[in-house]
Amino acid sequence: MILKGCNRFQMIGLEAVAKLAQVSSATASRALSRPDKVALETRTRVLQAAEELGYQPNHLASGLRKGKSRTIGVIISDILNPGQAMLAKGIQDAAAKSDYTVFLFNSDEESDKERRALESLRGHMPQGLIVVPTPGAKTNLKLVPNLPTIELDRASGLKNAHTVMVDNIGGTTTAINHLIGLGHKRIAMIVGDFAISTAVERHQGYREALEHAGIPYREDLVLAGHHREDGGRTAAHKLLSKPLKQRPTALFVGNNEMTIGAVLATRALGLSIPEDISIVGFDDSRWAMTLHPALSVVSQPAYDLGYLACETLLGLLERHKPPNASSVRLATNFISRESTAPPRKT
Amino acid sequence: MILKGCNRFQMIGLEAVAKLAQVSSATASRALSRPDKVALETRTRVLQAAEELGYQPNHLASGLRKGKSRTIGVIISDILNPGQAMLAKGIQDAAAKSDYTVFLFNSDEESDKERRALESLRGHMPQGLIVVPTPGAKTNLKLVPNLPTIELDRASGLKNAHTVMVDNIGGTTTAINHLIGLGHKRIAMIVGDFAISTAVERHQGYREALEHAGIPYREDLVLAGHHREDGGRTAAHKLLSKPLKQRPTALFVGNNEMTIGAVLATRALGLSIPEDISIVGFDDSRWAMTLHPALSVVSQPAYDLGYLACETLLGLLERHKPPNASSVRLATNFISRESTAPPRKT
DNA sequence: GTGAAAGCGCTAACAA
DNA sequence: TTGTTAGCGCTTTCAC
Repeated sequence: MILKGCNRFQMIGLEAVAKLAQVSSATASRALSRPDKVALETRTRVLQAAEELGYQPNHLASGLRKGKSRTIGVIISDILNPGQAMLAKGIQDAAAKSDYTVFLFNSDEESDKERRALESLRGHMPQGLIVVPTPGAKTNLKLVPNLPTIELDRASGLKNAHTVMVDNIGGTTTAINHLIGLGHKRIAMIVGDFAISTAVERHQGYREALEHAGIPYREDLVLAGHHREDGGRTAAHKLLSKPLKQRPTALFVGNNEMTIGAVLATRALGLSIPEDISIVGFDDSRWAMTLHPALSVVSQPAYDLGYLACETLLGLLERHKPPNASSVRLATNFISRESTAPPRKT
Repeated sequence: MILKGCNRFQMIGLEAVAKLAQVSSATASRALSRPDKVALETRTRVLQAAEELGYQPNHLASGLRKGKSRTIGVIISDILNPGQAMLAKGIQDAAAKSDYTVFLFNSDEESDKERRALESLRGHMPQGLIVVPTPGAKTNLKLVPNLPTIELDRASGLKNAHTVMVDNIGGTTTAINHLIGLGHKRIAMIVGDFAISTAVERHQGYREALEHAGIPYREDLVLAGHHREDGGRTAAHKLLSKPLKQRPTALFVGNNEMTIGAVLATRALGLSIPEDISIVGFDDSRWAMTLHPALSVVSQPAYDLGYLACETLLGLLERHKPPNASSVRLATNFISRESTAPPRKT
C-alpha cells in the first residue's frame, strides 16, 4: 500500500477547502450548494478557497448521501443509425446544459441488450432514464421501477409512460398523399416490425391515406422488411419483380435502413428512380441527400426530439411528484426531392 | 419527509442480504466480490439470498469506498460523424464485455467543450478515459492528471500518451499511388486543420507519395478545408475553377465531411466524376457507398479502433503500474470504387 | 473463515 | 448563520 492514493486523481475534498476558508465542512458544503443559507462573506471565502485548491465535488459521495447522482441513463437502439445518433446528441446537449451526465447504451434493438443495459445502469443510481424501447421494454423496464423514464421515438406500451415521439401517422399520410397527388395508384409499402410502435403507426398512416383517397388497400403490396437493409432489399426485390401491370409505381419505405436496401434492389433490377418507380423514405440522412437521384423523405426533427425528451425528464426530476403520463408528438416534415415523379404512362 | 425513499429506487442493500443469509455484511461483501475468501457453504448461502432479494450492488457506495467506479469517460469529437459513432460503438462493446459503464461526451471539435466534459467527468471518478483529442487537449488533459488515458484516432502531442490510431501516412500513400498509377499528375489535396495530427499525417503521406513518384509538390494544389463540409466545398470549388490546363485531374480529400462538400462542389460546377475529376475520400460511410458514382475511399477500421482502445485502457487499469506510453497503429484499407479513373486525354 | 468497526466525501438534521 | 454529529452502502483493516 505504498501509493495509496495513486488511483484517486481527485484528492482535494471539502474538508481541505473548509480548513483553508476557516469554516466547518458543513458550511463549506452549504456555501457551494445552497448559497442563500450562508453569509455572503463566508460564502466568498469558501468559493475562493475552493477555486484556489481547484476543488471538484465528488459526485459519488454526494450521490450516495443524497440518493441522487446528477446522471441519467440513455438507451438508444443503435448509435450507427444517423437518426439515433441525432437523438443522442439532442439529449446530450440538453443534459449538459443542466449539468447532468449521460450514461449511454446501445440496445441494437435486442431486448436482451436492453436488459443488460438496465442492469448496469441500476447500480449507478441514475436519476432518470430515456429509452428508445425495444419490443422487450415492457418487461425490461420493470427492472427499474420508480425510475422516472421517458420513452423516446416509440412507445413500449407501458401504461403511464411518458413518451416523446413524432407524428408518424401524419408524416406518412403526407408522403402517401404526395404520391397520390402525382397520380400513383399502386403504392407499395415496406413496413417494419409490428412489435415496434412506429412501424404500426406508419402502416396505419399508409392505410388511412389510401382509404381516404378511395384506393383499396392491397395486402400483396405491403411487405415486412424487419428494419434492416437486407429486409428492405428482399422486400423491394419481390415487389419490383412483379409483372409490369401489377408492379407498384411507387414505394414507401418505413425506415432508414430498409430504404437503402430498397434503393439498392431497385438499382440491381435495372429500374430507374423515379421513372420506373417513385420512392419515399422515412427519416432523412446524408446519404438520402447525396443519393442520385436525391431521395424524397419524411424527415424527423431528431435533435429536437432528443433535446425535448431530456428537458421533459429533467423537468420531472425537479418536481417531486411526477405528473401523470405525458405524451408529446412532434411534427415531421416532408421533403420532396428527386425520387418521386408521376407514374409512367402505360 | 413522508416518502423518504421515493427517490431511491434501489433499496435492498448488502445489510439485508447479510441478514437473510445470517452473516455479517462484511462476509456478504466478501462472498460477492472475493469468493476465495469465504467458505463455499457461506458463499452459496449469500449468493442465494442476494438472488432472492434481487440485490444489486450500489456502485456509488463501492466506488466511494474503493476510489474506483467501474466507469470510463469517453470523449469523441462528434457522434454524428459515422466514423466517430463507430468508434463509440467499438468502445461501448468492449466496455460492456468487461462490465464497465461509459460516460459519453461530444467535444464537437471544440476545445472548450472538451474541457467542460472533463470537468463533468472528474467528479464521477471514472477509472480511465478515452479521448479523441481536440487541439486544446494538451492543456485540457491536465485537468485529469493521473487518469489513465488513451488517445484515440489522433494524438494530442502529450508526451507519454497512449495512442490508438490508424496508419494515416500509409493509407494516404496507397490512395495517392493508386491515382498516380492511373496516370494522374496533377493531384490536389484538401487538407484538414494542421492542429490535428491526422491532418498533418495525411498531408505528409500525400507529399511523400508524390515525391516518391517524382511528381513535384505544388502548394497551389493543396487547400485547407478545416474538416467541415463547407470548407471542402469552398476548397474544391477553388481548385476546380482553375483553367483546364492547370486544373487537377484528381483530388484527394482528407476527411469525411470535406469530401461531401467536394463532391457537391464538383456537381455544382457540372463536372463529372470520374471523367473530369477523380476523387478519393478518407473514411468510408454509407453515403460514400451509395453515392453515384460510388466513392473510392481509404477506409478505417473504426470499430476495431474503438474496441482496441477500450481493451488497452482496461488492460492498463488491471495492472497497477501502467506501462510506458504505447502507440498502436491499425492499417487502413483502400477501397477502389467508381470515383477514380485515368485522367481524360488532353 | 468470520465479525466488529472504521471511514470513503459529502449533506441534512439538530443544536447552538 | 454556523458547527456538531450522524450516517448514505460499501469495503477493508484488524481482531478473533
